[in-house]
Amino acid sequence: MRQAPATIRDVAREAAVSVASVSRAMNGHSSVHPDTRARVMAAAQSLGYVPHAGARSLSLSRSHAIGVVLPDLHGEFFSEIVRGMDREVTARGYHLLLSNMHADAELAAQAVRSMRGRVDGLIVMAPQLDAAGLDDALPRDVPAVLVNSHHGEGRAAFRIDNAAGIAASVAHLVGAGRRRLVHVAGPSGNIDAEERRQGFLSAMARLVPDYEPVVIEGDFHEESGLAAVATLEGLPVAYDGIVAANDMMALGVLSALRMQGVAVPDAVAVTGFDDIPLARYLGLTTVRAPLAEMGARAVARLVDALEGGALDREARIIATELVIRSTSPAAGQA
Amino acid sequence: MRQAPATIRDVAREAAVSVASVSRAMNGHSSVHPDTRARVMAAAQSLGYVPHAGARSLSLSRSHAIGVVLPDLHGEFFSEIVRGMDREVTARGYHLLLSNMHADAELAAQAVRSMRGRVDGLIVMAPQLDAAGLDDALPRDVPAVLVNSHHGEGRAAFRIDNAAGIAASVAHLVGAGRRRLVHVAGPSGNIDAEERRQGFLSAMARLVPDYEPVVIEGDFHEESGLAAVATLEGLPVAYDGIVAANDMMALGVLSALRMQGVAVPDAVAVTGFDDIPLARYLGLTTVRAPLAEMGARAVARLVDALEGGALDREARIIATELVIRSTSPAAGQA
DNA sequence: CTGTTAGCGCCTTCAA
DNA sequence: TTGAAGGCGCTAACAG
Repeated sequence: MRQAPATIRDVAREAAVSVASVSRAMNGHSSVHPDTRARVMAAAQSLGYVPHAGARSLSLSRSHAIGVVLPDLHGEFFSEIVRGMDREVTARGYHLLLSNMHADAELAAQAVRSMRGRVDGLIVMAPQLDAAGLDDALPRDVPAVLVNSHHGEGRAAFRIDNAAGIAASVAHLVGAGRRRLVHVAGPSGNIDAEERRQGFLSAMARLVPDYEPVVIEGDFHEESGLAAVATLEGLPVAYDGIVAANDMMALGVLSALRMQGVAVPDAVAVTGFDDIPLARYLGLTTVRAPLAEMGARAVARLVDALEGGALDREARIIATELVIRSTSPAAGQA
Repeated sequence: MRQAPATIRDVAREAAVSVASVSRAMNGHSSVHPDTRARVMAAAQSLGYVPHAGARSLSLSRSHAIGVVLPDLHGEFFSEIVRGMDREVTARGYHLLLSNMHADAELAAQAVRSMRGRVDGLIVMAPQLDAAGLDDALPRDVPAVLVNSHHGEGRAAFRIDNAAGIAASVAHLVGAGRRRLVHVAGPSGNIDAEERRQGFLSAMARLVPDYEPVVIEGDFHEESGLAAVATLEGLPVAYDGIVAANDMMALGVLSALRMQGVAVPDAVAVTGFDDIPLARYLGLTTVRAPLAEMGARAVARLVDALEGGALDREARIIATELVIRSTSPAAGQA
């Protein structure tokens, strides 16, 4: 049988003082007589007293926890962001409360609601929810920062500069003489996928205006990279470069190309996005985003707002970096 | 200015009933008149009322949250386990509260304490803490299940069958005619590392009794795999197989071997442990453990105990699977 | 079926 | 400096 944990009252009795004094002593208030404090600490020690965080939050209206809503921990992408958040949150003395949220807007809203009264603030990653759905899923009374999500105006947010990242890839390939580029896109509805697609299209329009670029649909998974190459086979298009919307699909593309005996990068260059660990190993040219840092910054901004004052409602753009490796020509890079 | 969220009292007033009725209605108790329930629901709806989970837990002495204490989200290993936990916890209607814990025993205890009153149970992953330190870091009044940790008797636990996994690797290599095997070990103090080291030693003692196997110290990171090969160069030992304590080090070993022009697996076979995504891509022979499943099972066991009754205090062993790929001879496998 | 009343464990005025 | 008392928001007896 587990014995009931000591409460502040037990400590008060043991130290022969009031609960108020125990509270003050435990929380390091100044107006406590040294002797009293000592007695309290001794009593707490001997009883193995640990303050009840739940009761404390209720009383203070502060939980020192921040909720994280995300689609799925699968893959490097989100776990890397969460890692950064975790680091920062630990440094700040807060906790992270995780909550999965599937694509459905109603389920998302429910996930958010289930956190009311548990957290002081929210970090939401909902790449597949539209701005409207997001907006009425978010509670009005809890500060929230959006990460990699569709967001209307007036919301604190962080986002990767997808367009610039893809544009850098395109510029790199075009600079190396490639012009007939095709894009393997991510799932429609996903904000990153859409920005990357748009980024590709406008970069092409700018850099290779006389060419009509091809876009093949994918879903961010490796198989769709393989499938994309198969699809291309059936099309009457020649191409000398493939810009995939993420690394996993780029890997699929590479496998397919290798199986067909296509030389990379001589015949066809390939680029990805994310710079997952595999990319480095396989020498994939890709776009890197400082994911962990973005997570840390999101937490920092939220906690600052929680402790300081207001949360400025604006979107912060996270710059990316083109990492040129062996799946693209080592030409005179930008 | 954010307006204060509605409380149960606001709903009661709006619906012209008592708070008790609101509580009963919201929680689906049977003894509530349909009309009353309808009025309550309508009022809650119009006020946008969402129950305050914190207050609820205090009153029920149940938070429906489980705390997860782990070293670091870095790498596939833990994030994969957490992914499994997250899946299960969502299905069960619980939440996951994350907490980092560094190697230091005192900090670990502190991390655990900070969760008191926030969670109903604990899942602790502390591969680098010894049984004693672990034992007095864990609170007496909260059920806990240990995952991949040193554990004394009488503790609910899950652990990967490290010894059997390594033994399978050794048997595989020996079966292919390799006898002069060296082990690149993980950091001492780490439970997985130690079990793998011991597993290697005893498998060798059993299968190649007339040979004195070499063990090189490593730290689970890739660089130490590279360093291990360098160390071997300086030693007067011939070897035809390297059994690394994890995949990252095995990758380091592979790089070093490649740089030296050593043929793999013809001259030297290499095996790892964990089966991270990279392993598949690089064709590394390795030992796979169902990490996500282990995480899910840990949650399931804990929640069952929380809802049902007692937590049986015993260690569950998770079986591993040898995955033979191209860094080891495709001999007549076991 | 419904309202009243105590808490859950802690913090914080308000007096002394 | 200290103690008494009220309240954070909700649930669970206990009466009606």
